[in-house]
Amino acid sequence: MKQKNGLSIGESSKQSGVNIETIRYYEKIGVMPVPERSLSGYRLYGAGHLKRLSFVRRSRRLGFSLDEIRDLLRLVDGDAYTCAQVRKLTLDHLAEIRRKIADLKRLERVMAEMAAQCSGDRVPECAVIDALFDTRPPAAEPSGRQPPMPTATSVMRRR
Amino acid sequence: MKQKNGLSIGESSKQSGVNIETIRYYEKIGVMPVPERSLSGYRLYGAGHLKRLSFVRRSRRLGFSLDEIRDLLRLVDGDAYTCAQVRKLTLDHLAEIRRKIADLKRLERVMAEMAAQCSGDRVPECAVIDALFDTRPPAAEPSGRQPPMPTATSVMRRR
DNA sequence: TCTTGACCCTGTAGCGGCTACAGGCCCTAG
DNA sequence: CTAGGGCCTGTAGCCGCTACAGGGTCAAGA
Repeated sequence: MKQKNGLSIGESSKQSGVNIETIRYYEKIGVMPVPERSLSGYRLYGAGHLKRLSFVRRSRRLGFSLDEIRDLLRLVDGDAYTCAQVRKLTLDHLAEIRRKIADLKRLERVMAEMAAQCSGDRVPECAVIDALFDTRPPAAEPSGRQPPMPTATSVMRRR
Repeated sequence: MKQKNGLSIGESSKQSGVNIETIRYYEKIGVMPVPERSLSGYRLYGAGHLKRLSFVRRSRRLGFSLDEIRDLLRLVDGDAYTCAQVRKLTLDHLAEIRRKIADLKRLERVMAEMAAQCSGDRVPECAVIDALFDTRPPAAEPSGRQPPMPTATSVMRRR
């Protein structure tokens, strides 16, 4: 191969830092455009693809969802985006990050309090277990008003 | 029905705050024990089940994964747990929460900086887009040393 | 007695954002 | 001419649920 025009998917993966399978996945879900193919059916990428891959990767690392990235790309692709539009998406995302930080800080406080109650003894009596097993509604939920307290799941995978 | 012994799954759901389908799911994955059944095949729950459901729910809300909860329950079920063991699991979890907070704060800073660069003008030139499209490696990645920078995905679902 | 309608059952598919195969084709170096 | 790497497609798995579809069961009212 090595036709005049185009990097292989492996090469693009190395240069962009996006996993090969992920690149194909992005193509499947329409985040990346369908690329040209070599005679033997290999995908061929150009400079534009590489930039776009980096864009997606960088945005992902900043916590944008693929849906949000699609929004950004739609603006860019329409070549009619304004800075104000982009700014709005960015600020929305920033607000969400801040909410998550606040949520996690509440969790941190609760966990730290529980751990502090814990004697660390060898006895089978434990403030943490007691707190978790307590059947009364938790003190921090007076009457179901405030935000529904996130289910605090998989907060950011690592690796 | 309403046999002498046992609440229906719906009643247990209401009292514990755990969704019906989720209760069945917990049973399937072994977090909840297989309950008795009425003559017609309905699940019947007792006080022990309710406590356990609350335990799981509360732990989930504190961000424990089902795997971690299984660990906690194993300790409790073995009725040989020590406070020290529970404390360790709790502190591990706390450390993870703190890591996530730190990660999110870094993201917050980057996002805020980007947004601040943004003129908010109507022109199709935008510092955010420029930053994201920049093909050079990001400044904050000198040589691939520090922790692999989380892919910052779905940080805590909200409803 | 019959009919609603609320509840319960099982089993399967879907969400996001990938990752990891299996089973095959292609291409180059030795 | 063969060995190995790379590439291809397609499918299944991860987590922690949620939402069906297609049935059975039960209690209250007409």
